Amino acid sequence: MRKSKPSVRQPDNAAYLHDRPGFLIRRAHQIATSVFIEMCRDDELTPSQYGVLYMLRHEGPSDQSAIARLVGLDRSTTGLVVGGLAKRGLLRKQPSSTDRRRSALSLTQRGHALLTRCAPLAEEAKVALLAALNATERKEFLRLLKKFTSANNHLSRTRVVPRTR
Amino acid sequence: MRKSKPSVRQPDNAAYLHDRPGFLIRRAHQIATSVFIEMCRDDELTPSQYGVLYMLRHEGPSDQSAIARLVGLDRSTTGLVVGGLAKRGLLRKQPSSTDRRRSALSLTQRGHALLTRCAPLAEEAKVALLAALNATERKEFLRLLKKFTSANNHLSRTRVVPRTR
DNA sequence: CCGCAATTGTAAGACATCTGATTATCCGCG
DNA sequence: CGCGGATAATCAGATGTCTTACAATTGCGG
Repeated sequence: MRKSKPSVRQPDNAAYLHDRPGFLIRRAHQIATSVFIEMCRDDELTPSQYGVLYMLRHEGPSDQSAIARLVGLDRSTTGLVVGGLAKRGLLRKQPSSTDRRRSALSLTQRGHALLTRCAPLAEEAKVALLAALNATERKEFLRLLKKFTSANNHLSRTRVVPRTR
Repeated sequence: MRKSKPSVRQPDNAAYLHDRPGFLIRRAHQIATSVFIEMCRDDELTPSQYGVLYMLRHEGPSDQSAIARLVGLDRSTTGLVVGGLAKRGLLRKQPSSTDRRRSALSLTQRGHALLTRCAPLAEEAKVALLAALNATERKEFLRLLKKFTSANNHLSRTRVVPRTR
């Protein structure tokens, strides 16, 4: 009899690539990003920028590292995003008085207003994305995504840290 | 009685952002990318590069646009990825003889070998990613991701087109 | 109190991604 | 046959993202 040990047999077809989790997640990411950017087109706000502003409002004045950990970005990326937002006058970036390594970030009036204006749009984006799934699937999809990201948090170079309390 | 119409009430807390599909998908993407790159560290292969090589093997010699549609990348990105792979000698890029607008892409020996070498690693990456979910969840997760990406394919600027047959 | 490790921010370099503009071709219709 | 619309590739420019390296600072243990 043939030594049929298929072990790690992978079929060589397009569908196979299209079924891989990595591929599907990349596609999902392209889609989610497109929808968000389209929704906030008038304010030219990207998901990362929204995340930073959102966390800044939630946390109150913070430094970049703290925000980075909450949003799940590394320090460099956060620096770029924050820089852009500061240049647009959506947040203030001042050297901290207590620790000169840190920058003290805080929302400006405009930043706060923009965030308020975009919250419903972000909500619409969410609804649009999930429209393809029924109520049960939506719930399960989010649950599994959450489980996936939580359980694999440590596999990402930049982890999300819920706030060093 | 109060006119309690919460309409689009959003709570202002970190957990809320962390529960948004867009955020979770971005995190999932960061994770999946990290794991893949880590797995293929020795060959310095990224997910996109793997996708291009994989589809090229599956489709046989093609032009960039065809590969782009299969992998779900726009033409510019594909051009960059293909350029890098060509520079590394993993694929050949020649002007097409029948249509001089096109580039004729084909795998080289080295490209083929590398693909074969990395297939099991990609498999390991997949297993590592899904290890956090049990068998039922894994299946459901992939099903929902697939449904999500298929149904929302048109919302992405660059769609995946299964092959113009 | 002092030096070294840890922390913060930034710069430089790289890839992934998209958009929009440009160039070269091809192809079908008149 | 020839022109105009479609298609292929590339370029320029932007953001997101990560890594590594570096400068300034802080803070702790001896």
